[in-house]
Amino acid sequence: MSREAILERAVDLASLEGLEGLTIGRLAGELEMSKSGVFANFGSKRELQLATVQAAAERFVADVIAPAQEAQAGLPRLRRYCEGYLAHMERAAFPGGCFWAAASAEFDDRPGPVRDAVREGIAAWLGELAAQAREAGMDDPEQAAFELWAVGLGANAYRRLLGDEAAFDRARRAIEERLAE
Amino acid sequence: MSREAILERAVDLASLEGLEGLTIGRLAGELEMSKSGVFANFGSKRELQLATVQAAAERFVADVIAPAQEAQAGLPRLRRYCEGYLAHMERAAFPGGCFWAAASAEFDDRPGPVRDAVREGIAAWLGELAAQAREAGMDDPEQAAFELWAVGLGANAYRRLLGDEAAFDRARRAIEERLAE
DNA sequence: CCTACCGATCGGTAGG
DNA sequence: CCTACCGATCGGTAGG
Repeated sequence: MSREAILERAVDLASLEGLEGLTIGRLAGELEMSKSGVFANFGSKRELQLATVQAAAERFVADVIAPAQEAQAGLPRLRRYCEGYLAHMERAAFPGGCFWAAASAEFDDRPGPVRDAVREGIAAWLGELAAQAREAGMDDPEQAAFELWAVGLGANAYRRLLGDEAAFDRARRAIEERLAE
Repeated sequence: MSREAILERAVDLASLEGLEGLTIGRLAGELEMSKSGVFANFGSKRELQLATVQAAAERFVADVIAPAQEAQAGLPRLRRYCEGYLAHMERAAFPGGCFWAAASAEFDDRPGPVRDAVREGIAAWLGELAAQAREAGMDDPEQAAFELWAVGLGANAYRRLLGDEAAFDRARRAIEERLAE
């Protein structure tokens, strides 16, 4: 079993159970491996968590960021980012809902390398949104990035907790109005 | 040690460690009680979790909802709700950040009574926001409630994960623009 | 409210 | 990659 294949399952499991609930024993059970077989690939639970965050970032880049590079920098790419971001969550790219929403809520008060890795992933995404907002000539790109990101976070929580698929329509409407300004 | 005093600590601990990370042993340690002494007050971990959600709801009502009843129904009360909501998170009414943001991310994919209780608390808050938006004459009160709530959720995450206190200024600016429409 | 205990599971190690 | 094990902690119980 390759490290890559293990991490595929680790990301899915972490989106469901959290990065702390991602236990080596449970992951081993799902992969039909021994605990120590999984353990040996990482050396510690912390390294498993860090590798899982990295794998989730790669999935997000492949799914959302890379395809949007076809669009022109500025407003067109910003729209593609928002569409990709919502579509990514809507089709449940992670079975437990957005990995990043779950990971940031879980680790925002646990200082250490895992928290730092989660923060860097989210900061990179906010930075991408702000860069395109700046390119589009918006007067406060960081403000726009914050608002667009918050709407996505809200849609994920609204759908997952309330079971209301209208969450994404609401998010699209909010984003449309924000970008039409 | 009264049940109420135990629940005070339970809410704080849950905001830091999550409702699953709120273990009976750890809570007992902080209260300098025996595990079974804490346990006997609730009968099961699930009952402790449910009582903790209830206590968090009471804290939110006392802190945010009740004071806003002084304001006139409609836009004035809606503004007070938003101000109270942000101030509640900004001064860290829960030491681990907004209890509800953490609890919804943790339980959104764990069916059962705890999830139901979290959902009901959040649905009640969204309903309050929508009711005032309707009273204020807004044309899609649920949409407004969704957007205002999402901005608060975003501000909590932005501040806690990125350590940026500007999160709340950004949230206030976004809410101001939304309500000025 | 307490001590003392149960089986299960945790992260991690020894040795192969 | 495996079996077998470690001490710690989990939710929960017995008995007082």
